[in-house]
Formats: sequence, structure tokens, C-alpha cells
Amino acid sequence: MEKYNFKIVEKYWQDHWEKNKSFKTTLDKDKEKFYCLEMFPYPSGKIHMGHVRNYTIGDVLARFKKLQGYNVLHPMGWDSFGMPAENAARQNNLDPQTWTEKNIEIMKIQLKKLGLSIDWDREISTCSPEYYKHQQEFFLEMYDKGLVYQKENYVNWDPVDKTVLANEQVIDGKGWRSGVPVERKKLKQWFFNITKFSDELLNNLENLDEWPNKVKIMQKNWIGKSFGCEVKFKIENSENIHDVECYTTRPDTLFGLSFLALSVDHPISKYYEKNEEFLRFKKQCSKTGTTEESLAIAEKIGFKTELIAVNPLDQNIKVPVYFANFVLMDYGLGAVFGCPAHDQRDLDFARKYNLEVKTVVSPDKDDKKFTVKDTAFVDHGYMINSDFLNGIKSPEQSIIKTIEHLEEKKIGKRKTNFRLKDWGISRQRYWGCPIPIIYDEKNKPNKVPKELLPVKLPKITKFENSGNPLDFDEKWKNIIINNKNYTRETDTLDTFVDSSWYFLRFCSPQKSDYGFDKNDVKYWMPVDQYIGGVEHAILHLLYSRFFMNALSYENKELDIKEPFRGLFTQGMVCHETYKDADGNWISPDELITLNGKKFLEKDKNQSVKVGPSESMSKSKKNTIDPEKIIKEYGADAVRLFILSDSPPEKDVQWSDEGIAASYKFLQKLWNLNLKIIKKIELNVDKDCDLQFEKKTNQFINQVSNNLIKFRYNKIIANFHELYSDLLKITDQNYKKDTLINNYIKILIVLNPIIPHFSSECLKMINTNIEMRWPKVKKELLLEKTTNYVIQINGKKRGLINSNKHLKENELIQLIEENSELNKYILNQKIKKKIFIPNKLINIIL
RNA sequence: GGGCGAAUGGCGGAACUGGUAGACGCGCACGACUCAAAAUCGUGUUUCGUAAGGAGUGAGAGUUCGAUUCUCUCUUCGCCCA
Repeated sequence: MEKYNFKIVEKYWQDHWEKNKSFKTTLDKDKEKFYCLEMFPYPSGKIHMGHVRNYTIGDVLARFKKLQGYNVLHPMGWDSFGMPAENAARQNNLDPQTWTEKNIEIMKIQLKKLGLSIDWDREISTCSPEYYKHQQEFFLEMYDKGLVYQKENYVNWDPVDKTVLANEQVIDGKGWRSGVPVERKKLKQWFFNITKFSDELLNNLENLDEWPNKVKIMQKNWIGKSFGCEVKFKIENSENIHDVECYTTRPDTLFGLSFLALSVDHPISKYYEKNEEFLRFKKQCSKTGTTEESLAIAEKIGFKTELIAVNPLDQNIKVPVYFANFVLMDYGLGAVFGCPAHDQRDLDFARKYNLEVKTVVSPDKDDKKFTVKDTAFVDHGYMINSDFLNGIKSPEQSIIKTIEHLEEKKIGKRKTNFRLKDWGISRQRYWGCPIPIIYDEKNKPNKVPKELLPVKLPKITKFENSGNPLDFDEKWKNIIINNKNYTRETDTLDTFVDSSWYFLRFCSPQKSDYGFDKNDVKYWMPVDQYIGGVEHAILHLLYSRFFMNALSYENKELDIKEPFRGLFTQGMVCHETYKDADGNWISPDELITLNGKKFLEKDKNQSVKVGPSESMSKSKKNTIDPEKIIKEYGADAVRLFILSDSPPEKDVQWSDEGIAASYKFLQKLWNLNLKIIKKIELNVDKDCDLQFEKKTNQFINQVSNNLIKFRYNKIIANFHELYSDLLKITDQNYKKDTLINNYIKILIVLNPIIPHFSSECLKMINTNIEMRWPKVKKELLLEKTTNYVIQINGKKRGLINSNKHLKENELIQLIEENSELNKYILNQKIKKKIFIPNKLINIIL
């Protein structure tokens, strides 16, 4: 038996593809285009299994589309700005640029070893001035369109590191590195006016029919459009404060009012700045964090003011005003009214502070004395205790009627509200795209003149200062233009900006005077299939959609609103976890298997506890290094395995047995290949039957269908089935042409999945084979006979294989003649027969 | 707390619009080859039962001639929430 030497074969084909620029793409209007894009990686230094899975899924599709005759754009680049480079710089005194470039070099080599069909001539890197120059142009373009503005906003501030922290860097209210409590600090920051497109971003979701529903729902919830109204409450006992406006989606519950709750940042809070008790309360609130999750879980607490608010619908209802931790200033008006009976949060609050709980909605039309205990009633019902609203349906009729009433009396107005907030893009960091703004001596922001772009990052060799190094670089910061002194903006852009338009840059990666060429973009965009992790379901995808809207805004030449026509979100790669007797995580490299049990390699007496399979992470030490695996088993085996075990949208479990099985399978396939090649050399003058062609055709049909639906795991199963059929088929004799023609088709169909192996086998047959996806012959899929399922009283009792299109009575006759089946119906009265043509008969006795 | 989704053998997973549950792979068992082992090949493998036959897709109900698939209630788990 000859061994398949993947090392030689894979090296040969990777060199061949590179030398011949096999995947280079150019604009070709005569061909239909297909833009296949996988989310580009952050150059952390090594590829991980998640990358392998992501890029294999994309590569299979790209190669398939290419074989189908599409002009395929399949590029790759680097999302190369971001904190890890800066952290590495601080820790090891490395230059972020050198660190990043080195990582890119290593990862590029690793990716190439996977045999991806990528047009490397289009490679881009977001940290290169050639890339971010255009980002700065876009920033200024959007500035001119009024889509960029500055405002003061709260940030998480680490007082030790003197830096702003992202939300995920705040753990239990403390800085992830310093470990000290994070402070809330107001800073002037730049914002993209994403909310200008709230309605577009929401409504266009409906047109994205090739997106997973769950992603669309997540985005919809994120944008959070709600319909309600603003209501004005009079304050009766204060000199300075005369009224408070609240936003509500449930104005119909106004008669159940028992308190008003204000955000601690509400303008009214300025009257309490000297109240120590209030300041203590405010500090306590800042500890709970600002995410909805933490607010939802946190205990609801309030600070009672002496203020008394009057219910606008009934002057006799007077209620206290609180500051409360669950009200956020940046949603609605920073003030809400509490109706405890019909909102769980309000109810918890009311019970805690002994406030009145008055029911205004009843589930039963006739039950006017309905009350709640510990669970608020939030379902549909009928209005009670509510004057002019009594008896009508809630909420479908009651909300609109209340709003009409409030508008008529001029004490409220209807209002659509969005949860979506403008996108804060300022980051107080070095390793990001500089914001092309300069401040004059009056501290007024000015655009950096276009001819001075790009604003390049200065080289910084020492990162010893805490805070943003750009702030300390006086030479870079101060600049003279036309004899006027300016200082540069030292904030850099959020790295999400970098990835919001990279798919456009891939269309014209070398264009120097603008970010993209409009003809290129018109041809290539939108991305036909975008593939990546579901963790980017909201932000990255929403920001990219915003960017497309923003660039098309007031621009007649660009009319693309949605960047990604199709979206596919793949699952994670998981692996078993291991712990030693002391509970320390153990890496799979550190253990050996004896008699099916795992032991420490260095101490074979110590057995290792096998934990559940979890998503690969360094902290749990359950990662597998793709480079090592490729070296051991080859890229095709890795590709085959990563696709075979689970559907791509679900998590896949990495296992040693699995990858070994894929490797063995390729070895077996190699032997089959040699056997077929040998058969081809024999000259047989007659085919023994149609089996080979039929099986081939069936396989092409299965794979074509499963490819379109991303059922890659089923393709591998189809392939295994075909393999065992081929083993039998190739024992028989076929004409040379039949053998070659069908075998070539099979190899081409396998090409997207195991490209090196397939290419090598094809080369052995003939070096000039036209690589085209074979057509399915529909007439060969039809079978003359079918298995009829015979059910008696709904229970399966047997199968009858017979000609298709039998009539009901013909089938009954067959059953009567069948010695296995007729015992069930002999001498019995048939009550009913259900007959499904070509499929089944159910006889009810 | 909310949103979304999932649950099928020892394991990963198949089952097109309601019509043969468990394809394919892993693991395991047995057999062949071998002095032996590994590798390889072959056979079997949901479960109870010697068998005939019965049970069975997280639990419980419903619709139906027929439910993994549709509806309701519940349980558990996963993902997401600037």
C-alpha cells in the first residue's frame, strides 16, 4: 500500500497556486461576480482553530463559486489596530508596529498552509497609513455632512492607569489591570451620528433575507424603537423646579402612578450637589454599572427628595419624587413615572419604600377589584380605576386613547424613542487611527487640510507614562499651519471604525486618491456572503451598515445601503477540558492516554479529570495549535475534519480521534485513487451497467444542494457513502471513458473541500482538465421502483419494493400476496385506508 | 431581569414541505491477518426480550390515520445584552 504524502502534495499545490496567481481576481463585466468575505483577523501572533473553521467555511464556498464560473473576489486582510499591540508595547517595550508586522508575517504563512483560495495581492492592513489615510478622509467627509460631532460623555476612567476603559475591561466595577474601582468621568468625545439612520437601519433589516433571523432580531432589539409619549408632571412644592417630563411607553397606566424616578444625572440633580446624602447615593449608583444586565439584576434603590409631583390626569394624586439607580439619563428623558401594579421593577421599588400599589388593568373585564401581590400584571386586559379609560382594552386601545387625551390637554405629546445611541468613536490610546482634527488657539476644532493627510502616528519608543502617549508627544501634538499654531486631537478612532469599511477597500486596495473606486465598488459590492462569528452580530455589523448609509448619504454616485447581502455566523470550536488533582487546568499536550484514561505525561500515576467540552481558550488551556495539527495531518485532513462533525452554524468539538479519522480516510481514498487509475489503464470495451454514472450523478446533486445550504457536514457524510459505493463499483469493469469522465466529476466536486488532494489526483489523470462544476443529470436521479411503507393502524409493519405509481388497490393486492404482511389483514375488516402515492399506505382495522 | 435558540444511542450528529427515527462519523464488541501487538480489512452496535413482540427523539398534554417535525404547559442547558 502506498502512502499519500500530503507534505509533498500540499507544498506543491500551494507553490503552484502562488506562482500562477491562481486566485487573482480582476474586474470582468462579462462574468457574474461573487464576493465572498470572511471576517478579517486581528494579528495576535498565531492563528487559532476558530480562524481555521471560519476560513475553511469561506474557502469551500469561494472555490465552489469559482468552479461554477463566477468571478470570485476572496480577499484577506488584517484588523491590525487595537489594544493587544499597545499592551505588548507597555509590557515588553516593543514598538506596536514592529510587533504587529511580525505577527502578520507569521499568521500569513500559517493561513497559506491551509490552502486558501485568497487573492493575496489585495491584502490590506488597517494600521498602515495607506489604509487609514482614507479613513481620515471619510471622517472629514462625514464631518462635512454633519454626521460627526463632539459632545461630553461619561466614560469609565481608570484612575491608576489614567486611561479610559471599554465596558468589557471593567470587571466587578474595577479596572481589569489596575484592580482599582473605576470612576465615571465626563470627557469631550467624538461621535458618529448613527441615530440619524435609526429608521433606515431598522427598516432595511427586512430586506436582508439571507441573514440569520436571530441576528436581525438582535439588531432590532439593539435599535429598540418604541412608541410612547412624553408627559409633563407639575412639581408643586419647589421654588426652582416647576415640572418634570417623563418618557413612557405605557401612558395608559398613569392612574396607577405612585412615584416619579429620576436619573442621578438628571438636570434637577444640580440642586442636590451639596447634599451629602445624595452624593453618597450617586456614588453607590455608579457602582452598579450601566449595562442593562447589571441594572436588571441590581437591587432597585432610590433617594427620596422632598419634591411632590402631581398626576396630570388627576390633580388629587400627589406622589413623591425619587432619584433611582435604574433610570439612565441617556435613554428617553432620564425620568420615568412608576406604576407598580403593572411593571415588575416599579413594584419591587414600591414594596421596598412602602409606596401605594394601585391596579389600573384587570385581566377580567368584570373584576374591578383585581389586585397584585408580588408579581406585576403586565399582560393584556381591561382598564379599571382609570376614569375615562375604564372598560377599554389594554394596551391596544388604552395607550392611544391616553395619548390623544394628553395631547388635547397639552400636557403630553406622542414620541417615538430609540434605544440606539450615537456611536462614541474617541479612544484615548496610541495604537489607532489618528482623528484628523486640529484645535486652534481658541480650542476650536478644525479639519486637517486634505493635502496633509494622512495624519500619521508618530513613532513612540517608550510607553512608561500611563495614559495616552500621544498626549505626551509635544513634537507631534503641536503643529504650525500657515503660521498659525494648532494642537492635534490626540484621541484615536475606535477600531470598529477600521472594520466598518474594509470590505470596500478590498474592491480597490491600491487606489491612492480615495478609499475605493466607484466602478470597482459598483461591480463587486455588496458582499454576497459574509462569514464570521456571532459575537459580531450587533456592533460590527451595525457599524458597517451605518458606514454604508453614511457614505451613500448625499452622494448620488454611491447607492449601496447594505454592505452584506448574505450573512453566515459559524459556531465555536470546543475541546474537552482537563484538571489535575489540585484543580489546575491541564493542556492536552501535557497528558497521555492509557487504557482509555488520561494521565499526566510527566507523572503517569496521576490521573487527570476530564471536564466538559468548552470553547477553546487560553485560560482553560484547552486550545489546539492549528500549525502543529497541519504539520502532523496536513491541511486537507484538517479542513475535512473541521467541516465534518457538526453543522457550521453550531459549535464543533475538536477531538484527536476525529482528526485522525479524517487523516485515515484520505489515506484510504488515496488507495482508491490508485486503484481507479490502474483500472483506467486497462482497456475494457463495455460498461457493465449504469451504476457508476448514477452514483456520481447522485453525489453531484447531493453536494450541490448541501453546499448552497451550508450543510457541509452532510457533504462529508455523502462523500463517505460514495466512497463505500466506489469500492464496490471499481471492482467491476467499466470502459476507460466512463471511468475517467465520472471520476473527474467526483474529484472536481471534492475540490472545494480537499483542494490539494483533488488537484493532485486530477493531475495524475490529465494536466489539462477544465475545472467546471459538473451538471446534474436529472433523468438519472429518477428511480423506477420505490419502497412503499406498509402501516397497520399507524404502526410500520414492513416495506414493499415495487414499481412507482402503483394504485391503491394494486398495493393492497401486493400486501395480500405478501406472506410477511398478509397475516395482519387476513379476515379483518378494513375501516379506512390512507394512501400516499409512491410513499405509504396506512390500513386502519 | 430581558431577548434568542437548543434538547434525538456511550459521543458528534442525520431525517426534504407531518409519512421507514438513529444516515455518516467516533467509540465499543467480535472476527480475519499476525508468534504477538499496532496498522489494515470484515461483521455487529437505540433499548427491553432467548424469541415472537414491546418501548423509544428532555417531561406532560393536545391536534392527526400518522408527530423528532405543528400547538400549549413545564424542566434543563447554551448564546447575547454599548
